[in-house]
Amino acid sequence: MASSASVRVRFAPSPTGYLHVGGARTALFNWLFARKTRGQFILRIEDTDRERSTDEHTRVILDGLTWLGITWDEGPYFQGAYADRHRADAERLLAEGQAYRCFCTKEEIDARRAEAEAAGTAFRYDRRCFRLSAAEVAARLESGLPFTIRFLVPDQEVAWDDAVHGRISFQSQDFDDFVILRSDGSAIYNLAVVSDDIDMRITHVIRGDDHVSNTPKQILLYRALGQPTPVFAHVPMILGTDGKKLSKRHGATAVGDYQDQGIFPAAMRNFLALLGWSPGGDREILPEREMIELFSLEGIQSKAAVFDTAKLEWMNGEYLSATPATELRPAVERELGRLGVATGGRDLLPIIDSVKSRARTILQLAERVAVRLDSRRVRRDDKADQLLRKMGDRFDASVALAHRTLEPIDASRWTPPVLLDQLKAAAEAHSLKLGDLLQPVRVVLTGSTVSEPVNELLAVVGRDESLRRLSGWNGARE
RNA sequence: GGCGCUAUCGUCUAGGGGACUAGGACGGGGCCCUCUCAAGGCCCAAACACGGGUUCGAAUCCCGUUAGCGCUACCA
Repeated sequence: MASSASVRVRFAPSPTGYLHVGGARTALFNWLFARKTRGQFILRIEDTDRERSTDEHTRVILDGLTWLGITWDEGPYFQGAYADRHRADAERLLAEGQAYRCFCTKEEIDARRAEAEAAGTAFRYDRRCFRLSAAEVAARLESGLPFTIRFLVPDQEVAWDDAVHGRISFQSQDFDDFVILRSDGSAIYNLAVVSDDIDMRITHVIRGDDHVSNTPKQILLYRALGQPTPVFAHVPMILGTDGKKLSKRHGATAVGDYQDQGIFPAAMRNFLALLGWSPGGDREILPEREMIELFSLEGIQSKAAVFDTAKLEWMNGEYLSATPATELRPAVERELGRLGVATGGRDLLPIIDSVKSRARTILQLAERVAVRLDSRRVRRDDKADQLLRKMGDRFDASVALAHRTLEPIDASRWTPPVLLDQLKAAAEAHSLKLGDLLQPVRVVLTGSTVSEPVNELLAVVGRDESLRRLSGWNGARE
């Protein structure tokens, strides 16, 4: 690929909220495409909506991208810094007769729009200000009337070959002469975007499907400005489980929410990549390198995708299982600190290894480590309560028997094989099924009916603490 | 309302005229292992929206219908 054709893409969020998973995925596709083509990925913050934009939002978005491992080659640029260029472009269009001043006020337009709606017809600006004579315009300017600049939409077909949808075409008469410059001299989105994308020499515009209706307007602006159009790729929306656009009422929609839930950035990235994109085969778990290698705009799905949390969690579990305990330890330590659980100098590695395969998130993992370290974290769940009710006195008898059996085993022999042997012998001697002896031990030690094998669990919790928990069992049934 | 986009298991998807008895993954169900399963192994159910074309042949191409979604601002 010639260097003159070098790919330049951008992610251009407006800092009016947190980093939405849809935005994150758009950013990811841009980033993947840039890496794949050895192009540049540019970050541009579209902060022209002064009312809603905040520095805090900008920071959250940057942090979110960084967390996901999405790095940018240029920027962040702030759109607000280019207001002069935007205005100059609008004025140039005005000077060339490709745009005109409109003295209609917002209120007048709103009223006419409401009227049209009431009549059940489509509202389109009627160009009344375009028909103003030069003298009339001069007179209004003279009297200091505020005005917007409207783009004079030429009557023509506007079509492009979308990289994900194929050919999309519009008739320009279906939309009206849209405003490009507000009466306060600031640019409207469509102009600002085109002006910036031209200035930043963007070659591929990869963005959400909700922008396809903007695209013909922007193409017209490129043409009016005498510039070639970039390649457009419109990626499908992300929906909630009810098929509606994903929003807060669907639960977690911010990247930060998943970070807080203990989801791995790599898992999130993998999951997001596969939401609306497929490498073409049966691959599910894709390391970064392969993801980049396999990525293509053609592989992007043209239909909206439902965000399935269950699959995200499964995928996170896959990443968790594949991560060595040593790498998990810092995060677990951090979480234990947050829970106020002291490690007491214990080596966390064996504990982590022991609970790792059954956990799906770092939070779950840390919680289970905490239970094994600190008896205060033991909380009986519903299934444990059920078992308790079902077994009645036999439960207490088993706990007592387990304690009697284990108590004589000294610390040096407190190992999984020995523990299992002793417990088996005890169960046999009392004609108990092994499970009837072990399940109560599991419940007393963890509060749960699910854990690693009980002999391993005893080893992980340790001799003294295990015996303490067993002897401390008082048969409490709430 | 107008314009646009979209339509394969519940969900994410493979497929791009014959390789389709439509494949994989999540979730669901079952069996095995076993002291437990939210671990592991094996298995099962589950989809081409509908109607017309084109073609020897359509999940795949075309048209229409229906449905869903998006846009329709001096928001981005």
